[in-house]
Amino acid sequence: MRRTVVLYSLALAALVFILKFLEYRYFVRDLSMEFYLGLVAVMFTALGVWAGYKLTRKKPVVVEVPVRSFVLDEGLLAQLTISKREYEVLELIAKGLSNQEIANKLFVSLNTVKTHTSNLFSKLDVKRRTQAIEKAQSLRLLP
Amino acid sequence: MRRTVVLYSLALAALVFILKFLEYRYFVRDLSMEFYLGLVAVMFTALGVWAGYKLTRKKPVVVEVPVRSFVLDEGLLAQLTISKREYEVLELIAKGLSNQEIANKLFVSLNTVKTHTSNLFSKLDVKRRTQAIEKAQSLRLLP
DNA sequence: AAGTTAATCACCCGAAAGTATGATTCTGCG
DNA sequence: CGCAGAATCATACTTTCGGGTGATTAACTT
Repeated sequence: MRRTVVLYSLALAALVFILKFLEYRYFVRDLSMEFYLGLVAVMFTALGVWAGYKLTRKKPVVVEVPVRSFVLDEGLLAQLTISKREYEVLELIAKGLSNQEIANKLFVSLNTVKTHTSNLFSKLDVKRRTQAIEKAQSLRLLP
Repeated sequence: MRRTVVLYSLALAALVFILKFLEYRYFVRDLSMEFYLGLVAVMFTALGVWAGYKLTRKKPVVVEVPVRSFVLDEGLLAQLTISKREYEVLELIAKGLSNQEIANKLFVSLNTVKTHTSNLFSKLDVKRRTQAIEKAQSLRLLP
């Protein structure tokens, strides 16, 4: 960028120098206005193209694309009024944990987990944990 | 591209017109050479930038990427000695069906489905249907 | 201060899932 | 033909799930 500006300025200076040089060297003071204008127009157009190319050129961006891209739709979660805790339970269900194992992992009682799963199922409108997994995946709530 | 060239030409014509107009309208024939040159330089630089931008800009390429490509690894199925029927049951489990629903769909008894699921679980080395889903997906036996 | 939501836990009961064992029928293959 | 593997079904038993109801507490929102 800075380099581009410097080069551009140098080119400008060179142009002025060349013009002046031609003017005084050959005493061709009567070169028509149109000639100068045309010359300048052509040169600066070229310069503009070059500068614009340099300045607007975007560096190629390398994007890592995961095999299974997954972005949780939090809006949908809110729409379904699924709480954080319920979502945690959902994730563990999808990993294949039993209610007891979930209870152990979250340091709550089995009954609490059952309550969460029950509420979760009614919010997802399903009857079984396997249905919950399937539905959550299709709704992009789970990878 | 063609459009760009046309616009560029029009802009050029407009510039000449404006210059001539200024020249004759106000009789300011003595505007310095440097002023014209500067004006022209600035305008054509801008034009050059714009034209270069238009001409070198690449159109974004849209690539269709399948959301979830899935190819069943039949060799792995054979390795695990999972039979066709057992795989059918596995698919239905992953869809969220209960054993009874699977029995109805396959026109067999509930006990038969239970036998299949039991054998399936031991072959997948899991204890629950939710684990079976998770494991089958990670093994690419299921989408 | 009163109301709302989330999170927690309990108890009960029935349904579903899973385990173990054994048996019968069917089918493809050497 | 005979046998192995697959598919079928049964019975009995244990574990896990899921539904319903009710209650308490903490953290908010109004």
